[in-house]
Amino acid sequence: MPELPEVETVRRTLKNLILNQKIRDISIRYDRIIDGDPALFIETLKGQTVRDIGRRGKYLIFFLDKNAFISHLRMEGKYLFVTPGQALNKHEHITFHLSEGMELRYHDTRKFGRMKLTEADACYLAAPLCNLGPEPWLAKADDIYQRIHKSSIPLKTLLLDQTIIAGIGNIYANEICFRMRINPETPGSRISRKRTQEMLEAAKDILDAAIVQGGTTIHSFDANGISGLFQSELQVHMQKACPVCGTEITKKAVHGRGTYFCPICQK
DNA sequence: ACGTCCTCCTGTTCGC
DNA sequence: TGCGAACAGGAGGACG
Repeated sequence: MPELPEVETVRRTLKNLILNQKIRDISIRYDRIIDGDPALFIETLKGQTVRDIGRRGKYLIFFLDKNAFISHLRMEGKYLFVTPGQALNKHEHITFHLSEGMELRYHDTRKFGRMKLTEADACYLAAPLCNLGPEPWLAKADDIYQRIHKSSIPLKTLLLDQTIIAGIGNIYANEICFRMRINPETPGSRISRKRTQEMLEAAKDILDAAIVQGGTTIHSFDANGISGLFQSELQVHMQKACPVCGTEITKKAVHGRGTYFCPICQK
């Protein structure tokens, strides 16, 4: 499930592959991926050239001449860069036919991903991007503290709230809580200003390290899509034993999300 | 305005 | 063994 580091890795890889290529045409085989009118999506983007690829939180932003489209991979979305001869997989819902003969295909097993057309120069002003909190590296501890210190919601759930900080998903929320040695169910109201600062530092550290891992392992796009090495760095998420004290990791649902923590180290 | 619950999907895992 | 049910999960919408 792509979170900020995976999306950043996809952004960098895709930029190397399709920058300055023109979209000759688009084929859409599953309409619901498109937020809005699929025919308008095709008509508007056809003939425009990819000028940049950006990222905001977990969203990719494809900047074209006049328009942009915002892409969220949700759980399983992947972009594949393939030759037209490559047999079409049943999960490849959208094909961008590019000027240099290659195809960019959007693959999404669960069909949860979404793409939305916008104006290039106003893409940040409308939903969904306008609702996002700051990137972790730009977040100010005081602002975050103001958002969480009166809340009864568990810290781990607050970390998943994209309007507070953008880009953190379930895996990294678990890892951040472990780094802080804090119980993920601790309500926001019990987080001090100092702890908020520590939380931000932990988030930036962990995300930075994950981006480095993703970047070193991605050499190409293939049927397996993007996968990084960050799995080997995980301390609690999907782990059996605590790497610090060896205690069995507790797994339980917090606000409906799979949550992993060490019952001894995380108080 | 805020918190909570439901929905969207399909591959995988689990239980009978 | 086989098959159906439960489960996973990010974001947005409905609802109270």
